Amino acid sequence: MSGKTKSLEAVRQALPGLRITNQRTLILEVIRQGQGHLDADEVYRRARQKQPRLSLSTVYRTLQTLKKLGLVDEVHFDEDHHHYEVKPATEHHHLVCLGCGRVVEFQYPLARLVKKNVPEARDFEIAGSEVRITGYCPACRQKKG
Amino acid sequence: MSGKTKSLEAVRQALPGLRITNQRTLILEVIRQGQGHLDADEVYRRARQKQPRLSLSTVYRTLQTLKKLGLVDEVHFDEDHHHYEVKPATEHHHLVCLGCGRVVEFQYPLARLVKKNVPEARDFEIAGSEVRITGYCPACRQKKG
DNA sequence: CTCAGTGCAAAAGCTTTGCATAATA
DNA sequence: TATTATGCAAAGCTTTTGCACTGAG
Repeated sequence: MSGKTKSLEAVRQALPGLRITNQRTLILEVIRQGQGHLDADEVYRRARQKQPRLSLSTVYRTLQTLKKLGLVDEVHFDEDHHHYEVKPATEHHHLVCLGCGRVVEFQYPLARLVKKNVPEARDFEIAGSEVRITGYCPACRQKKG
Repeated sequence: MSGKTKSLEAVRQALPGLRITNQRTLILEVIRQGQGHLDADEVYRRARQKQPRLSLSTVYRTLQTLKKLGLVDEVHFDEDHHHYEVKPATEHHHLVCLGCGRVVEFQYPLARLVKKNVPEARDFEIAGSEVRITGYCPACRQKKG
């Protein structure tokens, strides 16, 4: 076995009624390979190379399903698009340059810190976290003068 | 003078060419009163009560302008809508419950910490930051069992 | 007087939905 | 076989754009 459907199978055991289809398996696979920087349309395009009859609606519906299941995270790099990534084991966040749009990833154990230092979060069961810091990268700072 | 256009005026001094119009003043005012939880359409509806001829395009264009100027922040509570708030003096972030949707604000000096501890961010000029932590609040943890 | 900003209407995304068909369990 | 999931096409939103007009500087 390939292991690529492992997560889906695990989920199916917990949620009877959910079916493992070729489309779902493929979409999850594509997102995984996409390293977390694909939007819905990009997922669609890549997946269609393997399953030309796949429809965009299925991509959207699957994305919602996977989100609800907690298998996939939705991240916001820019203001207008959603991007998807398989839920990563280590927290990683994003630094977005307002000048050139470049996105730099960085790691930071935010959840732990917040849990420890923020009273409001103490009794929360943290499932995921996303940090988006905007600003100007060194190159764009120069251009701005 | 009312002070409500103070920020815009300050900006105009720095950026010749930018004009202070009634629409911009009003929109900024509405966002300020909205406490940071208004989406574009809501801004439009409220602003129109004072300026019925205001158009939605102007709201969108102004939102973009204000964002670029750094006067307004865009936040993402849920997956599908943008919300706007006047850039707060103190950083505040959001804890979102996946069970009931409740949003709790909390403060945390993230920018400073990241700047200090994350190499990738050292040479970035940080303009804004947003943290969205998802999980389950105490009440919903119980329901989940 | 000039040029940035506006309103209107139309276009362009992106995402969701209804319904008949196909496929999983 | 009983549902769940899919494909297709159409509808629904949100956001952007072109153009002639208005208004701030």
